Amino acid sequence: MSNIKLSKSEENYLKSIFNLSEFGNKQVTTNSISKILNIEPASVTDMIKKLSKKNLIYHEKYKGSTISKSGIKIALQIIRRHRLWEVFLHDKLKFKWDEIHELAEELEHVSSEELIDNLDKYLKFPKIDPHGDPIPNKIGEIDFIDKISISDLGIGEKGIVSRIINEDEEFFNLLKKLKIEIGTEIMLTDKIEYDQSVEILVDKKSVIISKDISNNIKITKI
Amino acid sequence: MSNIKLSKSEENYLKSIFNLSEFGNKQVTTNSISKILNIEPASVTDMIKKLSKKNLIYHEKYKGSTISKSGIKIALQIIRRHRLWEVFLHDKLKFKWDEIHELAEELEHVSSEELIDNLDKYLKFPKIDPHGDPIPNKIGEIDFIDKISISDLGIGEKGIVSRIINEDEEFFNLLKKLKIEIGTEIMLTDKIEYDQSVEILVDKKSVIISKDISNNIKITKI
DNA sequence: TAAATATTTTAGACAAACCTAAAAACAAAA
DNA sequence: TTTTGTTTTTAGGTTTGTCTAAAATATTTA
Repeated sequence: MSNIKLSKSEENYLKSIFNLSEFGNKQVTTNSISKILNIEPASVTDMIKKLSKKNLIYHEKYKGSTISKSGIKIALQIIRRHRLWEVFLHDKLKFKWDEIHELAEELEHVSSEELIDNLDKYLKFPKIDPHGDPIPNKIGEIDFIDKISISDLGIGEKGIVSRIINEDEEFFNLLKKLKIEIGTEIMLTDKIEYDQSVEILVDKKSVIISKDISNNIKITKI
Repeated sequence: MSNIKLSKSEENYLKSIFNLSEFGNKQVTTNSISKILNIEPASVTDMIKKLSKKNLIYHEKYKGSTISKSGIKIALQIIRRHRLWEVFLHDKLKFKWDEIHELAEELEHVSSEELIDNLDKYLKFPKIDPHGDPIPNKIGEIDFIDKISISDLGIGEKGIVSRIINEDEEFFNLLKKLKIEIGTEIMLTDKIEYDQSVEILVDKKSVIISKDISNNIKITKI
């Protein structure tokens, strides 16, 4: 196995390229990487050359970049580390849902396979992180779960909240107020045609939420 | 309070200078820093200039460096992070005694006061790390405990093992065999004049250990 | 105390990861 | 299809933290 130790920067680029590529299926533009990482396009070009030389991505001048097999593999390991640290920060250190991302962003670069495996074991091999995102296992496999939006339910159908897309603090506070979190059971009771709001039953209470809110809450149908 | 964010390198230098200075009481030579960090003296001089400009150390050309009050404060925070991570790695992730140092060396640079305070709380505010070294509290205070060597005991006197100096694996294995670890009660039963070996009682068994071994095991008299 | 040796600093270079400004390639619109 | 605008790359520069070689200073020893 290629066990090249990457720098923190290289890891961040690779993770971003992977995230933008939709599991390696899409070409990624230099500009999009630049925007995500807040780094000038010229600098991104430099790094693209570097990652290309290491065969972690393929690059066609002026066209875009595609992440390679080995690139995906490494990206998944970085994501694994990130999400396991998030579980630790949330479940053990009692950090709030919206505070863990930034810290995990740092911790994910402490790369020791043994450290991550022991952490995984200690956390009892969690399958999802506190945001509901799946955690790749040691060999990079991910449990894909069919995730739909609340509004995809039919009237009378039920689901379990499995992922929150929007990570802003205000959205977090709204969910707190609504008593919605990962694992909460929800039933759709009505759809309002006018603006596509939906009426849902949570914690025995009925509330109407806007289309935008419901789109940011992913569920697993039950 | 001066809340300058230091780089990983700056932190490592500061920590080394503090460790060499015996709690700020000794001037530290450029060469000694160079040896500890495995960095050429010329590079050390560069960093010394940088840390001096930030008033974390005082430097007299060709003479040596002294760590400042604010330098000590920061160094103690770095040491605090290091030792808390060591407790976590040892107690929670079940890493062995001799594996934790290297990992903590990385983790200590993830600097978030809240992270460390929450970790501290989670670990129930430990006073010592797995090597028996005291952990500075939030404001940098250290519990100084009188530590003496086994051979400083009189015949018939008892002590609790509180620190292991030598961190080599062989030494670690020896201690395992002798059933000696942090917290073990020991009684000195005889002193052998010939080579200054000592006879001790551990775990109801009597053993004779060499002067060198006994010097590497610090205890608290009881 | 003068010569030899060791330590420390200066000078100049280099790699990594950024930057700005300008040139080149591509895409869109007139 | 030419012009205009956008994206990407190239060229050259900066900072951080390192290096080597040589000069300056301090220390040891004969």
